[in-house]
Amino acid sequence: MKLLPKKFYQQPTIKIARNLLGTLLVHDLAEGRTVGRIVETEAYLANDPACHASRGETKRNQPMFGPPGHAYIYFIYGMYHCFNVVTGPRGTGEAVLIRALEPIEGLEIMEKRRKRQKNRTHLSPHQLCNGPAKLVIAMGITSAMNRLSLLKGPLALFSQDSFNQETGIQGAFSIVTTTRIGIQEGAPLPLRFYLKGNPCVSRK
DNA sequence: AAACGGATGGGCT
DNA sequence: GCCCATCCGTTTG
Repeated sequence: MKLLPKKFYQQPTIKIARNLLGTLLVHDLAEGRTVGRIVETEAYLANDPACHASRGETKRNQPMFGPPGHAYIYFIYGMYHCFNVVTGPRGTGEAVLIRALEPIEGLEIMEKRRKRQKNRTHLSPHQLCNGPAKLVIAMGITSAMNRLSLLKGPLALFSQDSFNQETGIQGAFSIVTTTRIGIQEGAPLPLRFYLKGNPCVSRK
């Protein structure tokens, strides 16, 4: 596992959105370590009306105009947060929304965080992080981590050792491109990316 | 299987 | 006052 270098975040936003697929999001808290493999992303570009930053800098979207490789976490629908990786040179206002993870480590912690008081039903692994707000809850991400750098802990991104020690096979995958989910404004652009056939993707 | 509505509160015109 | 990069339980076909 190697930390994604600063250089990684200097690529164009769409490339970052694609290249983030298969990388590992790691979060270390007192409760323990949780790790998820990114399986679904969406790119938000400066010139697109669907992008929070498209109408200029405000108090909320300010992190999007900050340095790339940092977190942009916003509050949505009165109860949830979504997690983005800031991209583009400082001042651009672009980001990549992380929409789904494949749980790798700390599944018990994730399930504990995700279970509601009333919800007695067991959550299978692929249901823990198959949505932008779900993964934020499962990973223990809060608004306190807004603006923080992802190039150092406790919340950071790593490249995966795609080499499987058991089989010797590379963890190859193909990427599906679709329009983004849940947005109203702007043209239906092909800016959503996910790992083909992965059960942890939020929606086909 | 799909459609629907309630939860719940900050952001922005 | 309406919108919202969501989720979940319930209802409907």
